[in-house]
Amino acid sequence: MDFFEQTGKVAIGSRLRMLTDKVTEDAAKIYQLYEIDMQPKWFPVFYSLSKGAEVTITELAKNIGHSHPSVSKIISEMLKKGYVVERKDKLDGRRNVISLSSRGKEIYLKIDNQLIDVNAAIEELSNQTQNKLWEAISEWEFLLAQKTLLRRVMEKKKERDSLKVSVVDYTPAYKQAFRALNEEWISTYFEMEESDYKALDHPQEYILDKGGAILVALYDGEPLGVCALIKMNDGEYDFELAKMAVSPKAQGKNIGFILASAIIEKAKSLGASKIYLESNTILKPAINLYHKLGFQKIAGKPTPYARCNIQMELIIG
Amino acid sequence: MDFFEQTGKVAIGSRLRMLTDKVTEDAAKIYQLYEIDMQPKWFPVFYSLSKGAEVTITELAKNIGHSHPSVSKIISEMLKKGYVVERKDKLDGRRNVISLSSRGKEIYLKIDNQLIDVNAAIEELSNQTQNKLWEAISEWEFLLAQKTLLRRVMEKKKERDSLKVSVVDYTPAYKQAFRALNEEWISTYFEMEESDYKALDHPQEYILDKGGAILVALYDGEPLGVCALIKMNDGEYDFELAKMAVSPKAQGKNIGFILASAIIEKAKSLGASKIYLESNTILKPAINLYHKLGFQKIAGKPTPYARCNIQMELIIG
DNA sequence: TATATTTGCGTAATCAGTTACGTAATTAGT
DNA sequence: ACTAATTACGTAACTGATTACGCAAATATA
Repeated sequence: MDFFEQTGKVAIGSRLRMLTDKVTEDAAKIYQLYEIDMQPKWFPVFYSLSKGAEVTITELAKNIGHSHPSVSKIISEMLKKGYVVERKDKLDGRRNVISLSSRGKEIYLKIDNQLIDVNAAIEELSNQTQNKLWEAISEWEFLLAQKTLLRRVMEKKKERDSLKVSVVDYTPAYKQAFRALNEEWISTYFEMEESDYKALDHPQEYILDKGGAILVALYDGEPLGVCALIKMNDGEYDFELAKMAVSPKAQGKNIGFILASAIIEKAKSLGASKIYLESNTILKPAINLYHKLGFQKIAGKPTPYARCNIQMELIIG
Repeated sequence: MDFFEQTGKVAIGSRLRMLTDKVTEDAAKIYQLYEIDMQPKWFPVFYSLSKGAEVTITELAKNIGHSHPSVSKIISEMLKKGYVVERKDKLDGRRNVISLSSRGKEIYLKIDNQLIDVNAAIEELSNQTQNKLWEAISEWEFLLAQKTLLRRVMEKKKERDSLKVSVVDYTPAYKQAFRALNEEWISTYFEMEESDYKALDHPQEYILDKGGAILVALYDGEPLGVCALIKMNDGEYDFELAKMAVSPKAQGKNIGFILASAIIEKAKSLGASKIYLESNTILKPAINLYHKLGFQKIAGKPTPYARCNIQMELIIG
């Protein structure tokens, strides 16, 4: 298909379907050629039963990788043809135990010759190709089982998005964003508190002038994330990581990670050796992020925030 | 899938379908990830229209390799979303001319990033495989276009069947078969004539004793084909190839070809340099066979058979 | 110029799978 | 021992494709 050479590999799904259709269409004709009254879709079930064992619907489904309703339907069609017999399990009344009837076994013997020829034909076809389809499918199945295509695409997206994210130092131009981004998540999950207003309305006075820092993450020039380092004077910690906020619009763009990494670097450059933070366990993604960055949970410490139920620290190595 | 390693490549259709399903399932989720309100099946149509040209339903269908009703349905869905506009062709009232709406173009721009990521993901996946799926599909498409799977299997069947066919010299044990096989086809297409009875009832006297020969094709020991060489005394031809009959039961087993080839060999071994035959053009498979073996049509010659309307000869080189 | 054939395309039915859902039987948890 | 959860599996509805069919418009043919 010329078309697919144009679209590129994004259309691999469509292309696979077309090939699948072409192959299964011929499969039906091949059964006709051998005068075997059978449908291609029955084959996996037939094959599974050919070993002679009695199997339940669900076992069959698992075996051949179909859903159970699919097998259920196939079995009822095969029953009509008299190729299988069913039997209720006496020990477990839910189970429908299936096996090949003598008629079914007969048919399966007839199929034998066909299998030989089909195999030979495919083998010959395969020998004319550089790239082995069968093995390629096998490899794809394996790789997709390890990591789905969706997951792989998500990673690529994150990678590309990261490139568009830049982190810059706070300037008064971002005062509005600093407040809005924080207020957004705080008022979603909690209530704004006294200490919030102080810091958010006067970042210069309450954070920067006291020796702290604020970083802003820009995506396509738009400020979508903010984070502050607040100077602490308790003798143990140098800074508190606080007022971290990322817009929900920026979900999945890795901004949180980039921003937090940058703020840790900033702390390091300011000579910090220990950073403190407060959060709440209902903010799971945030906690995960802190954990990923090396923060460890610590025991309680007095805090002005009602919403805080977890405290963490990072020792800068 | 372990299952497919057991069944062998006959199940390649099933296996292809499973992979296809897995891939397209993720495709839908990928559109969601990029917050694009679009279905994977629309992609080929979208892509075709993205060049900006106005295209009819049928053109689209040919382009992307779908049936036209499929495209028709896709377009009506895309119309509902406002991604395309349709317009009746003024010069040809049957044609429904489709193009992307501005909304559709917008969406297509949004897709761009996604395409980049998906391509990158597939490329990366592909790099981890020994056998390239994309290229393998391409090769299969090419080879199947040249000769379908059905055709390939038919050839293999013929090959295998040929091995079961043996050709032996006539003995009185085959007298019954010689008559029955010939009567079967003659009375199906024509009427039995005087000369038929003579030869069929007395092969020893009318054929063998006069220096002719009869061969019998056995399939699994059963006589399913017969053919005779009748000595001619007209100075030009050595033998007439006649009384060739193959049971309809033996269709597709290549018996005709094997038998005729054997009888030509026999003629050669009897020192013949020119063979003659009479037939009728309604027996197309027979005429084709003779042609394949090198027989050429010749001009009329007197014949005792009413059913004869074509005469052929083979010059043995 | 009238009639037959071909073409474009929409609708309906079908197909091989799926998910959603309901029911009955079994097993687990307290 | 009784309720809750799980399991087996059948039915129904949906999905993305197909073929079959029919109508109307255009084109070819006599």
